[in-house]
Amino acid sequence: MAKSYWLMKSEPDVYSIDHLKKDKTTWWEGVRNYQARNFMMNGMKPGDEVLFYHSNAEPPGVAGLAEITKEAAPDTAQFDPKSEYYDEKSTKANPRWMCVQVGFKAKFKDIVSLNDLREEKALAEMLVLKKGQRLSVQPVTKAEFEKIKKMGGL
DNA sequence: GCCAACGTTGGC
DNA sequence: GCCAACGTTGGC
Repeated sequence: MAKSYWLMKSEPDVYSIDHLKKDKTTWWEGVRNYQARNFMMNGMKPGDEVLFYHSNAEPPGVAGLAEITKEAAPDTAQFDPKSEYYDEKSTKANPRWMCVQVGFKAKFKDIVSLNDLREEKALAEMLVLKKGQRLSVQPVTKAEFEKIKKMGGL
């Protein structure tokens, strides 16, 4: 199957590209949105490439590259009553939330900011640029991925 | 900190 | 199944 390309948002105060660089891999826990979950569950596969996006950041933008290292498995945080991601309606027999494992690939020397993305005509169709688009896991095209990779100096 | 846009919940 | 109320996201 052909490789797919994605954009995944994270607030750098919570988990930044530097955290991922240090950890090497991480389970993408805490997604509590069905559309985003479905992309992880049904769309992503190991080897897929990811734009790591910093939201609620100064400036917001793509901070680097990652890849999917393991396909979706139950998000363990949903079973932990002490976690802020706890979901009392989820059971181990029938878990509601799944997440993939993500691995570090590269950090851009300079962040490719949201403004930079807006100025590129070739990226005009990207979901992340659409007003009110809050989805934290989004598909991107190969062309968009390659373009942003180049803008990031890689 | 504000607030527009959006997703989810729950009463009916 | 509708939709008002509420909570969250995320840029500014």
